[in-house]
Amino acid sequence: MPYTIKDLVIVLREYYTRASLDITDIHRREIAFERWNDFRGPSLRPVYFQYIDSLSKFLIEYPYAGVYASTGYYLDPNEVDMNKKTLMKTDLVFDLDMKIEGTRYEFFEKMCKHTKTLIHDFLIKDFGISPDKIKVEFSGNKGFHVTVDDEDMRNMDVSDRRQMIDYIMGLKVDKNNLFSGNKTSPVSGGWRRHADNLIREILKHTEGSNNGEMVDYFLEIGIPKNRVKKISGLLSNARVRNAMKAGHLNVLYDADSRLLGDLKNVLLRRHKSGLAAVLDRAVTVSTHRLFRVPGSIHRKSGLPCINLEISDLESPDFIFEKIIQVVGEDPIEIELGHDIVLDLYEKETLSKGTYTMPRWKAIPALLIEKKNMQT
DNA sequence: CGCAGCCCTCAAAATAGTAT
DNA sequence: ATACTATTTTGAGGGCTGCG
Repeated sequence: MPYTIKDLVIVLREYYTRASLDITDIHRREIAFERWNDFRGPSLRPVYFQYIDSLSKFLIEYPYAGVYASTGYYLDPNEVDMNKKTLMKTDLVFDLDMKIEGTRYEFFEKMCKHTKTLIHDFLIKDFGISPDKIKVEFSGNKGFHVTVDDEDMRNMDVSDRRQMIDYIMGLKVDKNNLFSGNKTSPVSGGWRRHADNLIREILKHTEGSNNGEMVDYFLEIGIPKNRVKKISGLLSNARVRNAMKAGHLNVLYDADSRLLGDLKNVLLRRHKSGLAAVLDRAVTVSTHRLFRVPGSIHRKSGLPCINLEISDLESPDFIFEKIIQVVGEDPIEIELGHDIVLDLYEKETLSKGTYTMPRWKAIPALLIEKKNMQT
């Protein structure tokens, strides 16, 4: 007998029987469940589990639509009254989210890029966080989560967290202090380093360009129209280029004091449509968020929320491998009552009918059919 | 030269949006 | 409803250019 959407409970029970859920210090966390008729987040909360095994058993018995754990640690995680609940500390977390356009594979490529930027360019280089303290998760659908596993960071207060995420998102960056060379400040870390990278990129990109090509290039990256001629002229001058290579930007500043401001805007505009566009600021700032539990299934995609290694971000293939490893590829038979589009490596239309497919595809297929029927 | 128009910047204020 | 943010609007101000 093939499984249909009516058998999802059975399929999920099978899944959770084998799954291993991952929550550190579960006895300090608030656990929350999303019911199948919930549409605005989990409604069954707060729930307390002393051990991860008790949560697994509970899920096998009641395979809810979603399972979440608080990023905060509480003295009494199951206390309803927030005053008595007593927040002890909160994981420092980052939530990257983005609408899926194109295939899931392409989505993974983009999100991997952004997550790597966050980890390598900001957490490691700017904040000196050790890579082995950085935990990465794929949330199961649109999001990637990054958690810093460091006790000092867990004790950061809300305003510390705000400062940190604002820094990463490039808010309130002071343009007068961004570029080295216009004053006496040496190149150092932080946004100066990001700014310096832009200078080097521009030099590389305009190497050997004629004036017309430079004008086009500077227009494209967003230098104001009435100054592209000026900066193109400057960059055509070998002496200027050499000075810039050596880190002396006075040559630009002296020619027009606004040029460095223009470059700052280029840098920040680009960042805002890149990493900053996918970072959810509020999640990092808040000390009481819920994160989907790694090992649990996301109801919308049918994919599991999974732990990743930083190196898994090098290719979507690694993420798919992990998904397959977690869910399993033993064949199961399903019967679809409606046509669906399965978007895994690529979009694939399945018309209604019976299929035998690996478990890691079968679960998404059933959940997508269920989702389609609800909308 | 003086003047108008254009393009841009900056900051303040108004408005819109979002999460408890 | 409230607190907090983000976005949009507005207006002052300054440099540049073209024109009479």
